[in-house]
Amino acid sequence: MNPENTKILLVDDEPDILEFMDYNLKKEGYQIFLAKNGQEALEMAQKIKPHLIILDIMMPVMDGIEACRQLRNMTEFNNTVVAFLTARNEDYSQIAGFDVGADDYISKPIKPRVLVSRIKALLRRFSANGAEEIVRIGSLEIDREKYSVTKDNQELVFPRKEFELLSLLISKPGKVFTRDEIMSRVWGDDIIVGDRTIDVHIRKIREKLGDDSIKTIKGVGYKFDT
Amino acid sequence: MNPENTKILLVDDEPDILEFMDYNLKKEGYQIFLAKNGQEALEMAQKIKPHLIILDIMMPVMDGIEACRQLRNMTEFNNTVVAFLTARNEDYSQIAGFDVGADDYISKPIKPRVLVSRIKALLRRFSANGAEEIVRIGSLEIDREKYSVTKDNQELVFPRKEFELLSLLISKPGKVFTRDEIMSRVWGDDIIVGDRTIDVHIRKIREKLGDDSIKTIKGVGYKFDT
DNA sequence: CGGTTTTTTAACATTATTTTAACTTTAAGA
DNA sequence: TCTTAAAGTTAAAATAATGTTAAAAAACCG
Repeated sequence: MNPENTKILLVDDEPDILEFMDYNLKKEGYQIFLAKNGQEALEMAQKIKPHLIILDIMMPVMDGIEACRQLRNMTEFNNTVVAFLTARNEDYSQIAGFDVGADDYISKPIKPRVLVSRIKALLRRFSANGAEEIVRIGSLEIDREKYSVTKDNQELVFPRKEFELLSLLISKPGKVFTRDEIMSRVWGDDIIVGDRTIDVHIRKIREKLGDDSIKTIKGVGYKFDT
Repeated sequence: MNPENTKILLVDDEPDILEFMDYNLKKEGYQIFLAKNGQEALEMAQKIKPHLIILDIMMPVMDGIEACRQLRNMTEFNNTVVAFLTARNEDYSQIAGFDVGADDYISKPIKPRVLVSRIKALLRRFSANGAEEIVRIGSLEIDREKYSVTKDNQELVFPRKEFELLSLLISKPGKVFTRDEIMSRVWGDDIIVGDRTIDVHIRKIREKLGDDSIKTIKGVGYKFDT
């Protein structure tokens, strides 16, 4: 993909480092967004849907590991690349032990040229494999990358939340997803919405699909099943 | 698994934090146990065999990391989930360095809702992988993940309580489950329902299965046997 | 900004599930 | 074989969970 269409979210609490990375990556043509802690990073990520997130590990408010975990829990960031930024003498292998789903580590300080080539390599590595994002079930076809759903060759329009919810259910056909699970994976752990929100979304999805492939298991949750 | 059957051991030397977590998790129906240092935690863990232990890192007498290490050395806690509780600004590289086999960590301060959903996610994550979700007995197949029961390739519908009851009996074919046991494991310890409730559910299950695989042991309980 | 779409809420309706209660039957031991 | 506690049966009542709607609130977009 072109740098021009590639969004990178940089997260660090030290303005100098942010500025350094910002400057060097913008020069390459990437779209750069900044956040100064994990909290901000999550909010911004929801908005801009970056392709790559570079997270400092130690930050106030919410550290990088925590932010990464939360990202990894949400379906919409399934194919976002996440890299940690670490001080050179930190012991990464141990940090990695926490296994929160980071794709790479970048140590600082780092020289501009090295930074840029690492970023390029990272994006290359993950755009190659992530390509197959299309799931087909019966006459239903959903493409996570294009955010599109097709039924009987007819394109259906699903806004974000509906799409995420449908996408989650379809990710494991037959499995019952509890309301808690759905909440946490579509809305995230921090967001509080009322009881009926999920139902309303389910209703809209059902309406568009025009069938009964989404089953209610009362007292448990919902599942996609044909 | 139901919250009612899930034991959580909370370990912290600050009474306020214990109380906070205790209150919020009890509200969800979990069985909560408390300890105020690593020493106590180990003793209590041996007694109650919790499913999840939340350990503060810094405590007098025995800190969380030491406690975790000892737990990990005992086979009986192989599938106990252990999470660390850390202050938000603590240095993870150090904590991580200890690599004593924690499954997760939770930063404080934490909001009640977030705490609860984190706990749920944790339990889900670790119960899903280990346990075989499909049980087959004769022509009967029950799938906890799909919440479905199939007999002779015919799908039968079991509402929640019936499903859980059947599922319990089938979890150990031949074993007699007393009414008390059934009550406590399907309904939970602090819910009081009348005497005939279990019978009615048993009746419905028998009706749907259409056989006599559920045997009554008068004065004792029920068992599933073919 | 101002219009448009998406998301959430809140009130209410509907339904499936769970429980109760009254009554009957069964089985085990005196 | 009686007695009695325990379990079975049934239908109706109670409850909880979900469905539905329209409208308010947010987010989005030029």
